[in-house]
Amino acid sequence: MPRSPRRSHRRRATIVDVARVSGVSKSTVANVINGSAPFSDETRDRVLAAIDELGYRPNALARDLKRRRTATIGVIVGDLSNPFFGELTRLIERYAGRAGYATIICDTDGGDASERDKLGVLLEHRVAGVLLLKFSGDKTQIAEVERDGIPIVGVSVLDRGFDCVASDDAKGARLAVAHLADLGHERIAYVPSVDTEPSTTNARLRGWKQGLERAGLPRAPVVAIEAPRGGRRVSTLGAVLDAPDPPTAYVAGNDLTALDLIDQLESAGFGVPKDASVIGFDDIAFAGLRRLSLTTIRQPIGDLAKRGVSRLLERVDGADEGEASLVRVRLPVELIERGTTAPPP
Amino acid sequence: MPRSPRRSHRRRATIVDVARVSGVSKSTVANVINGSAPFSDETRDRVLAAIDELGYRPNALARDLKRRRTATIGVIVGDLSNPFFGELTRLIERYAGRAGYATIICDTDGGDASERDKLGVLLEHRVAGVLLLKFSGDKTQIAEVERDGIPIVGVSVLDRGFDCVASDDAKGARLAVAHLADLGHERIAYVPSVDTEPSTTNARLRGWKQGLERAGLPRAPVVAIEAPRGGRRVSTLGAVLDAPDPPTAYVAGNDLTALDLIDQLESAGFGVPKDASVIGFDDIAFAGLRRLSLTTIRQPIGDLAKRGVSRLLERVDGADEGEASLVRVRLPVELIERGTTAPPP
DNA sequence: GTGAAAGCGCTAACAT
DNA sequence: ATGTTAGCGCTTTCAC
Repeated sequence: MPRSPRRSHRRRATIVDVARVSGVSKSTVANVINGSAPFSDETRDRVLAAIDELGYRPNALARDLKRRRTATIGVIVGDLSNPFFGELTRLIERYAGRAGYATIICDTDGGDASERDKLGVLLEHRVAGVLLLKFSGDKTQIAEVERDGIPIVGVSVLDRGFDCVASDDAKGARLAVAHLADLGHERIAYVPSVDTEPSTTNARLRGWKQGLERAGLPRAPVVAIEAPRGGRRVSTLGAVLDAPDPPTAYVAGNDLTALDLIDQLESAGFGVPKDASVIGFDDIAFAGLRRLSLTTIRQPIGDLAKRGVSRLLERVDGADEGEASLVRVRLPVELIERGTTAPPP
Repeated sequence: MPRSPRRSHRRRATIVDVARVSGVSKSTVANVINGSAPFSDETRDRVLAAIDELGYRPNALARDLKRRRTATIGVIVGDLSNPFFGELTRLIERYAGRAGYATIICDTDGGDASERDKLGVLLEHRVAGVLLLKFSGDKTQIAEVERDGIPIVGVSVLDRGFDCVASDDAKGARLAVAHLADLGHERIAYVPSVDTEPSTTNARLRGWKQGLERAGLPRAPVVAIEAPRGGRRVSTLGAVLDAPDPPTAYVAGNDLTALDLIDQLESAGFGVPKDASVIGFDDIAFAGLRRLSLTTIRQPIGDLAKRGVSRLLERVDGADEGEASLVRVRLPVELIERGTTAPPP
C-alpha cells in the first residue's frame, strides 16, 4: 500500500477559492460550472475569470463522493498484449471518453484470482459500470457487483448472467469450416486458444462441430498447441501430426493461435497452405501482412466497442429502467480469404 | 418468490454501519482496517465479522478525498493497438497493482489535443502520478501537472523536463547500422514511424547518423512509408526505389514500421533480405514468427515497466524528497539477428 | 439569481 | 485501546 508523506505542492485551488475571488458563493460557482441553475451573464464571466486565474479544476473525488456516482467505468481485459484486445480496449476507452467517462483498465493476465482482485478494486473506486472482455465464469465474483446495482456488460464475452455484445462466434466457426469444406477438406481440426475467454471458446467450438455436421464431415480432433491452462482434454499437435491421417485443415481459436500454429506446422515440415490450411479468428492488423496473409474470420471490432460502451452507459444512466430483460447482441462476422487456405494436398 | 425491483441498489454499507453492527466507533473500525492504531484481538474479530456480514468495502473516493492523496496513477499511451505498448501497459498495470495502485489508462491516439484532454482528466481524478509512454512535446500541457507537484515519469520517452526511463535508443540504432555495415551495406536508409514518440524518433535518428559516421558511410535518405503526421521532411519510398541507387538496407523506427516496409518492398518486387535488408526496433512477439523473422533491436520491456513504475512511486511517496535531480535511466538494448538482414545483392 | 447549510464516507488529531 | 470531532471539496435542497 502507498505510504505517507507529502511534498510541498502548492495546494490546488478549490471551489471556495473561486467563490472568494469572484465574490460569489460556492453554490453559484457550482451552478456556472454545471449549468445546474440559472445565473447572470456577469456572474458567469466573473466566475470563469476566477477559474482561469486560479487554474481551478474541479475535484472529481469530491464531486463523485457527493453525487454518490462516478463517471468512471472499469474494464477487465485478459491480455492487453494481444492486439485484438489492445485495439478493442483502445476503442472502448475512446468511446467512453467521448461520453465523459474515464476508464480504469485492469489486465487480469488470464488469472481468475486476479480477476476477482481487480473487480474488488473497481468496486472500491465505485465505478459506474463494468465491461468484461474476459470472464472466468466465476459468478460469485460478479455477484457483489450486481448486488450493488452496478451494470455489467460482456464484450466479446457470452454469459447469461449479464448483457452481452459479442460477435456471432458460432457462425464464424461455421463459416470457417464451410470455407474449408468447399475447398475439399475432410479432416478439419480445431485449435483452441488458451487465452480466449471460455464462453467464446465454447461458442466457436460449437460452431466448428455444427459446420462439420452440415458438411457431412466426421468429427476431427481438438488440438492443443499451448500448455492448456484450463485443462480441456485435447490432443497435442505432435501426436496429431504423427498419426496416419493428420488433419488437412485447422480452425484456430484466434489469430494469435493461428499464427503460432502455422509456425509449428512449418517447423515440423508441413507447408501452409500446401500441406495444411489454417484459418484464424479476429482479423488483427498483422493478419493482413503479405508474409502472413492469414485467412481469418473478421470480428467487427469497432461495433463491438461502440455497442458495448453504449449499452453499458444506457444501463448506467438508467435509461432502460423497468426493462429487466438482458440484451444479447450478436454482431455479424465475415470470412476474409487470404493465403493460408487452399485445397488439400 | 417475491423479488425486489432491479433498480433498488441496496445502498452499500459504510464504515458507520460496520461500527454500529460491531458495537465500536468509526475510528476503531478504521484502525483495524488500516492498522493505523492498536486494537484488541476481540475488537478485531468483531469488526472483521461485521465487515464480512455487511459485505463492506471501503469507499476509495471518501478515503482519498480525506487523505488528499489517491492510490491511482495515470498512464498516457499513444497507441494501445501496437503490441509493444499493449505489453508495456499491461506490465505497468501489473506492477502498479502489486504496489497497491490502480491505473487509469488513456490512449491519445497519437493526437496532441487528446493528450491535453486526457491529462486534464487525470488531474481531475487527482492521480498520484503520471506515466508518459507518449509525449507530444508540448510542455504547457504538463506544466500544470508539475505545478501541482504530481510526479511525471516518461517511459520509453525522453525529455529533459521530467524523469525518464528509456531504452538506449541511439545505441540501438547504432547497433542496427553497425550490423548492416558489417554485412557490407553502404546505403542504409532510415524509416521513421509516425506513431513513435518524437523524442524517441530523434534519438534513433541520431544513432543512425552516428552509426553511419562511425562506419564511414555516406548519409542515406530518411524515407517515409506512412503519411507523415508531424511533417518531418523525408523522401517517400516510391521515389527512393525509383532512384538510380536505392538503399540496400533500412533501419525502421519500430517493428510495426519495419513490417509495413517489408510489405511495401516486397509488393514493389524487392526481396527481403535478398534485395534489401530491414531491421526493426522493439522486438514485439510477432517479430519472432518464422514467416516474419524480423531482425530487430530488442527493448527490455519488462525493465522499462518495472523501473518506470518504481521510479514514479518513489517520487509519489516522496522517498527522494530534497533530491531535486532528474533521473534519466537508459536501459541496454540488444540486437536480435533474424532473417530480414543479409549481405547486399 | 444567489446564498446558507447539510452532508457524501472517510481519516487523523486529540481526548479519554 | 477506543471514542469524539473536525473537516476533505463538492452538490443540492431550500430559503431569500
